[in-house]
Amino acid sequence: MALGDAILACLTERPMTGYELAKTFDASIGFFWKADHQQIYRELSRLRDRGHVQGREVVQSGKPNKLVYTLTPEGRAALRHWAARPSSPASMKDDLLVRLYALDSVDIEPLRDDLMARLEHHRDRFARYERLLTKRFPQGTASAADTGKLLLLHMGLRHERSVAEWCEEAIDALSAISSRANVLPLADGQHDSNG
Amino acid sequence: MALGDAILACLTERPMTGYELAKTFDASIGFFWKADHQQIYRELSRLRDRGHVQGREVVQSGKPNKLVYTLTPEGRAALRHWAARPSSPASMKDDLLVRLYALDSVDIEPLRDDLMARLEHHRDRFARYERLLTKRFPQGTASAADTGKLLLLHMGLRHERSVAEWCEEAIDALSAISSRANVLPLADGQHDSNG
DNA sequence: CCGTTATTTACCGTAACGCGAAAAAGTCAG
DNA sequence: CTGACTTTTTCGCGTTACGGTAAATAACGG
Repeated sequence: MALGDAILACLTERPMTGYELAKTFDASIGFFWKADHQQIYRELSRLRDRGHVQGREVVQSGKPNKLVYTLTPEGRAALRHWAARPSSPASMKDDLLVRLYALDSVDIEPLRDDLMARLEHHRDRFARYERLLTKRFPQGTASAADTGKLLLLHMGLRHERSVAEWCEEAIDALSAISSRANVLPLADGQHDSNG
Repeated sequence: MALGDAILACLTERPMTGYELAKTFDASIGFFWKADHQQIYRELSRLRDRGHVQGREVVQSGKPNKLVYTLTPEGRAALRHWAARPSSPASMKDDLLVRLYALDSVDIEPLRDDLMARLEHHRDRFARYERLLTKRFPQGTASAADTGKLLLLHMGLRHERSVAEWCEEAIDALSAISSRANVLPLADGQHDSNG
């Protein structure tokens, strides 16, 4: 159960409703941990059953009542305890890499499109992180409490830049294959095989 | 179902038994996709049910008979079809990042230990990839069929180097926090004890 | 006889993911 | 007023994945 702990981590900032948590998992912490609202609500009720969070109903007029979840002392302790265990590096599990692994058995055109979409995605992310950095850490430094968030941003920046650069390299390499394939007489016709 | 496709991707190289696949998932493709032997055998029988792979029993003396799985034309087509679909970038889902997110609510000592273990891990990986590179691609170039594998190695090298550097930075930052905490009279002192 | 390597399979549990849907009460555009 | 969208929570079904424990078979090495 790591999603539960990610939720606890979010709730260390401030009490939140499931709805707000879902939005947080779409933005800050969601940059490295995806979860939709269903997962979050389900996990929240499990956490409540365990006594790690406590829900207070807040009556609202004009909107449905909301359940504001607060970290309990038990939840806080559970988070600390979980965080003290050694972690194991997660594997990437990226479809794209599997496709590259079997490059000679798949079509390169859609793969190149995919890589170009990735490139854009990682560039966007990079720009977003840069904006976040100058906004939240204009001096480039952080208090002790915010050091973790700064480190996460640095990690994100490194990662996005590195992957974006790699995407460019990969696109070039695939383009080279395509042009090679168009030039070399490989197919059944000896020449003049216009595809 | 992406594990299934990863298996199909492995089988494009050559027919293999579940046992060999498990070893492959411990080495080359396993660098970015973990799967133990149980998952693989289960997935293999599912793939066989779908007609994507075909198992031939090879009688052995001295060892249990083995089932050599071969990609069927349907399996090959399924792989191509799957590889032509656009992929979505996978999220990292790393416990360590969650812990950094909640840095002010967890103990830093075990986190630092964790980071140091990571640093070592990523350095090992980097060295391993370098060895693989010079062994499999001494010229630094690859044929069209091997371009994907070369790209994967480059990706791995970039990634490991980048993460290792980041680990160093993170360790330094955490050490700075520790020393700050040891110097400033926060604990038993009366001021600024926001708990 | 025990442990190891090679090889496959079984059962059980649960975490995670995803789809599709719905309720209930407001706001805002057409 | 209708229809669409926001806010907020919940339910139910199914699949994929992951994890542990373990067993059966058969050789070889000590």
